[in-house]
Amino acid sequence: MCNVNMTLREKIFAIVRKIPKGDVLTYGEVARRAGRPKAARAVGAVLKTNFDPRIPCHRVIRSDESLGGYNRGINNKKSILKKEGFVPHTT
DNA sequence: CATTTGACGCCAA
DNA sequence: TTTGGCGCCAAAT
Repeated sequence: MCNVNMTLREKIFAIVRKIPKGDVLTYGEVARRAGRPKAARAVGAVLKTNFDPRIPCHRVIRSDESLGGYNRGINNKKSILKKEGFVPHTT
């Protein structure tokens, strides 16, 4: 695979872009798939700079099930996830 | 080029 | 269980 010359940022975009509808990943999970399990913060930093609607960055949440943040409006992220069918911790 | 900031995650108290 | 602090990484200043 050509991932060897891919920078973490591109890997993150590739991974987040593959997240199927209705499913969500945590920042730590994305970082882990990118090859940097401790780069959870970096994932947020990269997603924050991403303004491409082709990247469903709204499907990336915190490990605590918290939504985290969203460069298009946290409220919008919440609505989208709800629409996608994501359910935060079903007691 | 050096320092600070922040869409995080995990451990200790 | 909740709060505080440390470590890690990329982007912004």
